[in-house]
Amino acid sequence: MGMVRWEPGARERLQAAAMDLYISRGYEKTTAADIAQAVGLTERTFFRHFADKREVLFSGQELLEQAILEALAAAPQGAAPLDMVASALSALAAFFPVERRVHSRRRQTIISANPALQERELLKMAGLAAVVAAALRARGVSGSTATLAAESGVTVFSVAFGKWIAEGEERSFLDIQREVLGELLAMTAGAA
Amino acid sequence: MGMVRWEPGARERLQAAAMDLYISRGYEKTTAADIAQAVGLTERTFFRHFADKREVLFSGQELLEQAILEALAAAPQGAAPLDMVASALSALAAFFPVERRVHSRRRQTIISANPALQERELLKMAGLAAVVAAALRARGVSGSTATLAAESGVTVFSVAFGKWIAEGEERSFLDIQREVLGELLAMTAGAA
DNA sequence: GTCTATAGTGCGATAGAC
DNA sequence: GTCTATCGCACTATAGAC
Repeated sequence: MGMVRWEPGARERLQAAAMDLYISRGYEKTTAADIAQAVGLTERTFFRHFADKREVLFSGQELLEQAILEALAAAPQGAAPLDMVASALSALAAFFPVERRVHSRRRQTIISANPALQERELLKMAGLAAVVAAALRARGVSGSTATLAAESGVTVFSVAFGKWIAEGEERSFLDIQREVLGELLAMTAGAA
Repeated sequence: MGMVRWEPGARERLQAAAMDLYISRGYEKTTAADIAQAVGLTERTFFRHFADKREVLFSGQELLEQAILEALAAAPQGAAPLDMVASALSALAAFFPVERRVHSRRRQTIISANPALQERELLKMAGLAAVVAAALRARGVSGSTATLAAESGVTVFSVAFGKWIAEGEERSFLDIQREVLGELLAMTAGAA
């Protein structure tokens, strides 16, 4: 139990401190130096861990992409594009267990209040859609159909996420997502 | 014909100069001062016209929103959500006549090369989707179905836009958009 | 770790149009 | 006199370069 030069988990502590400050003071009124100072580090160190002030709220993307790719790889050969997307969506649900709902809600509150953060979130979602579309194309789905299926998947995910974090909502992410996918199918089936 | 204190159309001249510089030097290597100087203005004046360096590439959004709202208002009462969306999409096609294809292509080349610009574009698209969704809700479409229909509309628009500016493409924006909407319907109809 | 360029803001001054 | 477009200057924070 000697003096350690630096506590481990700097990245995680920075993320936690950022969320707290973004909530208490607001995102724009919080400087990178504020966040670093809150955990005993320097501004320079903050930017070593995160490319910019927004990125501190958006990590873990790689894990989602990996889960998506595994789910798509496991889908039966010759499955319909939207069925493959549905498999990927089910795989994502594992990342949103009940225990995470409070954290997700806090995080979304911050993002909803700041256009700059919304931009970053949209870019991340677009990145997920691109990954899905590329995987579908690799499985033989035609170019634009792959994009349409992938974007539809992201839309279903986003709408389901919004419902999942709604106040008073009790159902699991998976159940909600299934319902939303059903709504999408009903909606498209109802057009002339 | 005396010396005027300032030439009219500052905004438009700044937009044109920005596109030229973003292409010749790259977006990141172009400063706001560069753009302003190119049209005989100061950096401070640039920021009076545009909230930030990205925004100079994204104006005219209001016109699109207005056209969308008019199209949705004109749609027959009780129409299916996706049919109303299709009306809105048709109205948008008027903004993309053949003459504009070269300009659109140049602009998209710049955006595609810069994540910061992609973020802004995604935010603008999300704004369009929100407008559509709100209008659908006002016409009695249920909350999540309205969002799903609106987002699907934006996806169709984006995919169609990408095809329209593709090298060698000759068809009208409207024709391409109709085709993409058909692909979307076929894709969703093919799921289990 | 320090140094620096750039983005973006706030405020006061100027000068013509109405 | 008021309104609008512009300039000029000082300032902070971000982010990248050294």
